[in-house]
Amino acid sequence: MSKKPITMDDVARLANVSKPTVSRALGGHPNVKPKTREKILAVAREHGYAVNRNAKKLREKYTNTIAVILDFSSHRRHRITDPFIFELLAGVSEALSIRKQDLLLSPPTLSDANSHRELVSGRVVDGFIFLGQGANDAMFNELVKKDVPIVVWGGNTQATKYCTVGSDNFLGGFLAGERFVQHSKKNILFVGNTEHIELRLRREGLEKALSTADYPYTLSELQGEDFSFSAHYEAMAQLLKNSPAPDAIFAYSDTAAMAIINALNEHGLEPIKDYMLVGYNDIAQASHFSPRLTTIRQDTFLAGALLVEKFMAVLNDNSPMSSTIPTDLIVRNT
Amino acid sequence: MSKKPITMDDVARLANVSKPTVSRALGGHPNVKPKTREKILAVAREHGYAVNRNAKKLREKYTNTIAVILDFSSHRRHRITDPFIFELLAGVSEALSIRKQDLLLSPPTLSDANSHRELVSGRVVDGFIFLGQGANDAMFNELVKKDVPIVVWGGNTQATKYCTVGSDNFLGGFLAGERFVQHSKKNILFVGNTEHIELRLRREGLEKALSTADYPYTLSELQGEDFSFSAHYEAMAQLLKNSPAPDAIFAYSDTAAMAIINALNEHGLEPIKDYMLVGYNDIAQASHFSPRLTTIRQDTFLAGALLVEKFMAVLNDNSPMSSTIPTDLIVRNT
DNA sequence: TAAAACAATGAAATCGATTGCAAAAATCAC
DNA sequence: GTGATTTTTGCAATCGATTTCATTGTTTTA
Repeated sequence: MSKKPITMDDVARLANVSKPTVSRALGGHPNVKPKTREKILAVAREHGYAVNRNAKKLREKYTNTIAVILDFSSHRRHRITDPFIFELLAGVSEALSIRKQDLLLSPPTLSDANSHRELVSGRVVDGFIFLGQGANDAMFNELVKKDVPIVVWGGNTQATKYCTVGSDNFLGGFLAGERFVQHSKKNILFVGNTEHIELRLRREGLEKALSTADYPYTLSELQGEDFSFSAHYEAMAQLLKNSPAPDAIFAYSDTAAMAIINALNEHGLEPIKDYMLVGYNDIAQASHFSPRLTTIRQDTFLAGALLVEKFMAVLNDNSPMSSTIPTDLIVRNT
Repeated sequence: MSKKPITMDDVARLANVSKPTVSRALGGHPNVKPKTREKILAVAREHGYAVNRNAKKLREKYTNTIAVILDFSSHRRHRITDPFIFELLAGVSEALSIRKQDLLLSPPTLSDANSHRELVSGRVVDGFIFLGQGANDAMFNELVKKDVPIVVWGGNTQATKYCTVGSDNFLGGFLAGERFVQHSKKNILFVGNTEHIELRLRREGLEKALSTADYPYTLSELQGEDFSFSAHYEAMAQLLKNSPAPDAIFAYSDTAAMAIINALNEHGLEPIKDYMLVGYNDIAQASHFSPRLTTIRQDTFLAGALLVEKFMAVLNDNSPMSSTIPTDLIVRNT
């Protein structure tokens, strides 16, 4: 650490060639005599030479680094509770490493478009992958207007100006609703904040399916104060005190579903027998909770791959279409 | 994105000063006339100027970027299942952002010391924070020998040559054992791989506490094939088939604990009545599982802060002592 | 008011790579 | 063996900042 690392000039001297030749040899340029290349590689390896990436990035157009932003803002002052976002992160990380791109995990920069743009004009990163759309629609549109390359995990509508990758939210909602109708559920509860595009779409899908029912039903809505377990637990407990218990629940995440089940549980209600519940995401914990959660699955590795693929397309100025990943209902014990 | 961003030279010209003056004004150097500084800042802001960080890093000694390595290697080909590691990541992320350090989330580089060192000599990062010690003790020692700044989340012994931050594993084990003895548990099961330093220490603590019992007891050990839910579920189910059920269990993580409880559950055993269980980490889910888990708490935000603090000390060549964070038993319904 | 002291600014070198262009070396054709 | 091609190689410019040192401008002091 203390002593200065060896430079390309040093390698050139040691291999009796010039700096540009070393650069070409290491960069895999075709016009280098095989024998020369070998000698250079040998010297480089022997002395543990590594290209100074800052010098390289200064000269080149791309930084090959992509900032990934978790939607911490929804979790401020709370412990991060939803493992789904991290499964997604793992998927993106994997996909980026395959493409030899570095992943800068960005702090929650207070949804400020300018500070994001500075990372790009400061050549820190080539652009952003946002894992979570939250209520930042306006900021995303602003970033696009400023020519900042972004891709967002979330839902999209006609009004969406940026590229998104997400589950087929409408279908997800529809599948849940279909299940409820099949079992003649009448008192349906939608858990989630429909200001989020994704959740609005899910609710629309849910409504579409419910509308096929040939019997009367009610549909109500519940939101937690924030995204924490306890907020949902309490909101549900409160609801059970004041209103008749729903016989079908569609929760926007498995994590929320768990909190809600706890509340139902303490209220003496049993899954299937008293209520039916569909969660969302199929996180690893979903099939190991008791009861095992019925939920909508999203393949996070595929999601990661797709997010990265779209991002690269954005970077190369082909405006890629937004797209969705397969979205399936996984029936378990709720 | 397409058009070239404005440079410091441009700002200098626009503000009618020279480049060095701009550099000093932006860098907060004292020897700049307030009026000049203001004008420069105004021009910079107006044109959305951002310092090219690669040029800056090329010139300066530090990159102000730290690589954080998740112990993906234990999860290869499996979905990431333990939220604890991510709570830890959130803690580190928070601490780094406070110090204005960038976080490079590194891909699982196959426990190869050289590839890690290249990131440092290539001036990509200043060093590493490893979240998870796994069986990489040898590699960590090698990195230290190569003067690569590292800090590791994990346990340490006399033989440990690198700086660690972790829970007080011996104490954690001791607290669990103490509880078991208080309730006169006789057939104790330790779940975890004692090749990991942390888990070895926990087991030692457990043994120490058990040795105070004034009655005979047995202590056995169980490991899953890997870190997944199902591996632990199956290992436990298998054990229950072949041996008498333990009346006390100490699991190395809450996640493993949940899988094990599921197996016990399906075997008709009930917590407290039939067995006592202590998990580890107190992840957000622990208090919302049913039954609510008794576990050993670790404060991940504090952990993050400490990891970063130690890292900075390592970077500045003061060899900081390894240290532990407060470690408490949280009693719930197991 | 001139000399000394200090504050503010600028010229030029530097960090360590990549790349366009020109020169040198190697290969080919006859 | 000579001239025409084609490969390889090297020179020098460039990317965009920071920093040392010298210089100019401004105060202070006697």
